[in-house]
Amino acid sequence: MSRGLADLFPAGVTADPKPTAKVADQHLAARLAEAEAEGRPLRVKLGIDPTGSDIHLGHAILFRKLRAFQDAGHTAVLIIGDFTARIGDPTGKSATRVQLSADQVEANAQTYLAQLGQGQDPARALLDFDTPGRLEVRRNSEWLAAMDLAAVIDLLGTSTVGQMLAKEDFGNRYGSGTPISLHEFLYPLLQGYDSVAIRSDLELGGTDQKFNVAMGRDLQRHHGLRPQFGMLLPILPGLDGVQKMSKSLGNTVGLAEDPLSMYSKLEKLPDAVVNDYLNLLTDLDLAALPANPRERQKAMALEVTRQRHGEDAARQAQADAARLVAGAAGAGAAIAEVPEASLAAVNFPAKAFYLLSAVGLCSSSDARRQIQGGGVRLDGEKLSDPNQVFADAASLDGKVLQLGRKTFRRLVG
RNA sequence: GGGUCGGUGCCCGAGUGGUUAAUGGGGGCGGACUGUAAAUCCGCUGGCUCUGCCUACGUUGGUUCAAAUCCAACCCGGCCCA
Repeated sequence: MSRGLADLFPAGVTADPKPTAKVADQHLAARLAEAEAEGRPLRVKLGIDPTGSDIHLGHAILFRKLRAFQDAGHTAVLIIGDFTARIGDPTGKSATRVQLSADQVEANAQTYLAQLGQGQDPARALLDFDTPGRLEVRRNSEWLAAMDLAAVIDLLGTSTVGQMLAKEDFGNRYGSGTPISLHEFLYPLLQGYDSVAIRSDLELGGTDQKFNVAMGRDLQRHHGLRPQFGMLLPILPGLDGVQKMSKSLGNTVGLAEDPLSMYSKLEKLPDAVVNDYLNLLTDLDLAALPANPRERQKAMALEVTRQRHGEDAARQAQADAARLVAGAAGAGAAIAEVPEASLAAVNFPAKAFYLLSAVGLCSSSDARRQIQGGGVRLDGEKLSDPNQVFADAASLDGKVLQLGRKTFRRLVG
């Protein structure tokens, strides 16, 4: 056992997006009151590793909470883990993380900021980028890159192997004989050191961040600082309804996705987790929603899409989604929002299976199989022969090519 | 450093010289059904404008008419010993 971790954290932490509402923990309440009395905002830390280029709804839970703190007058300290990204938060799944170049990391960071709403309509932005004093964006290479060996050794000296193995992931992997690299032990320490560097009062994270957040407390104490609070938020289940939403599992809805694909994905979310989405991602009153699961699902999909894209686009997406399904049944697909695919790169005459691959829907081999399996339609009509020949682009211009039930491309000549 | 076991397709895991693009399970995709879901049933699941060709069983080289399967070196990992 590490050090009574349970009591380090506010017991009453919930998914409630309003920080003042459910923060039952007296200590945190006290800290909030104290900050209020001193007229000093709390420094609320949230770290992200710029390893990919998409922020998804799973992250949105944390950002919504962070935004709530901003709106309450506190300072959000967003840490871009450009240095820690090179180690990778040990998850047991990813063996060795690819080393990212400085350029890649910076490009990813910029994409993240854009997806969080930097320079965009403040009404739809996830974070408040505009109000002075509400947001600090920091890169942890600022303090980690220059750390010398003596400092690293000091850092390592604050923990024991036993403490590290107390972390569930490390423990499991050690127990099952899965390799653990020594440098992986450094990750929690570095993340924790971020809290020292920015003097955070509070760190937000998913429940899977408990160990790392606790490490921040230990290190702050070690450096004579007042330890931060940890606010651990629930993990959003992915589109499969079982595993957590994660890019590597391919069960995500990205914040940058267009309204139609966002709505379509959400609309067919497994019933079992619809309420989780409503709770964690919206402010809707569950009791006021229709009991019918199908209706709740639609309401959820509409609301989440609305948050990102606005009322009109969300309604349009809902209508289009309905029409697309109808289209699949046979009526011609007459939807404007279908992504377009240029026929410019296609060499005619083109066989059907080649067309699918040339347009980027799937590999040519897969296309052949899909057609044989009855999964490909052109303007609602099922294609049956992979070798069917299309003479020229003009004969396809404007038609909608459909793979399965949810993938559409409007061909443009 | 020594000993030993092991590295197979998205994942797990069979296969120890020849109908092997490689059994099986998971996952994924497609079809039927349905609520656009779940459950169930069926099909598919390396690439290529494909009646054929190419690339695949840690890496490199070797033996052989023929290798994921044999040999060698190397790389990487587990366990035990130091």
